[in-house]
Amino acid sequence: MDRFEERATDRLDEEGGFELDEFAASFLLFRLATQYLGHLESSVHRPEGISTAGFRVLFTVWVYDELEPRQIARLSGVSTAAVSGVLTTLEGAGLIIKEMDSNDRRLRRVRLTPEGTAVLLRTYRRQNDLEKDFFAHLSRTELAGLTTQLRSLLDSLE
Amino acid sequence: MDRFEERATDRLDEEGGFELDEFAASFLLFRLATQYLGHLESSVHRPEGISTAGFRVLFTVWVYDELEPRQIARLSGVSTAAVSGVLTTLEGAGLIIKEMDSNDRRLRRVRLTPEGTAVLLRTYRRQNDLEKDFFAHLSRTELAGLTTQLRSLLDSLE
DNA sequence: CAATAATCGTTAAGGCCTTGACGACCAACC
DNA sequence: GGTTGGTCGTCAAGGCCTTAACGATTATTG
Repeated sequence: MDRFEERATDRLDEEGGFELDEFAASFLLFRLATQYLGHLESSVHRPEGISTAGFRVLFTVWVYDELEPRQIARLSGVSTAAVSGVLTTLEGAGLIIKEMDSNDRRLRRVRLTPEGTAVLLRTYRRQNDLEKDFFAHLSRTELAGLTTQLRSLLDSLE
Repeated sequence: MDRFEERATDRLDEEGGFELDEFAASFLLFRLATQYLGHLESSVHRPEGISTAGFRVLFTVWVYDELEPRQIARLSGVSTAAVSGVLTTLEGAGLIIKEMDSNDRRLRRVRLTPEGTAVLLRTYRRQNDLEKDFFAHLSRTELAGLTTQLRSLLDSLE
């Protein structure tokens, strides 16, 4: 526990009425997420010329070959308005294309260009290398346990 | 494992050369963080009239009573430029004050106003309630184990 | 001591996120 | 078959984040 966490715990304890164990877990999750995402963005995504948001969209579309903006939003957990903006950026960079649906003209179908696929694979190779380092000090068993717990927390949010 | 995760794993497996266990853990951490932070912002922070970034700054300053912007940035894991912007917003809302340091005129000292303190405590009460729900299905032992693992991952990032 | 170097906070530019409002479009009902 | 009500994607406003460049101020050093 570093000085900040320690001091925060003391302050909350003085104040009274707080659950300190839950504070610790939430605080650490919050902090780990911030640090991890920042690290990923500055050392993997930006060097490949895309943002973390752009990577998330590219990856999601790559997995399904073709998706509608609404589905990208649902799968990646952001609003459709956010996806709309990111798609504009990715389209400008030539990494994706948006096609019209001939049956329902409200719909768009998003797919990766060959360059988009290349960028995605190159970027995820790097990210996966970083992931290996990040979890390197955990045994296979510990890693599986962590995965199970994360999945369980995620389920309880829905 | 939901359909998206399953399909992503299959695609990566076809492609070859990826560590799938690390993918799963990273993918879930990424997703949990997005969902959890989004949930916190929309059901706790915004209803109290502040942003997640504002909450983070208020909390950090509250723990230390008084801090310089640079220290807030380091403790909360964002750039000093980001802190500068958030402080402007919080100051406009009357939740913090920035004082000059008389010895070194480059420095600012940030403190909470009485209203800032009230907002912070009210907001964290709500957040702590949500944290209790969020971790409710874990036993004390499991929660402690999770905390230990999060702390360990965080250490390996520094 | 003056000139140079380092440090602090802010601003600028480019992107992203949220909610709310909106046009375009489809479906369903009277 | 028109009107009425949903649905899809986009835009607008307000905030936040990053890096880079800047003024202001303090520290160092020849």
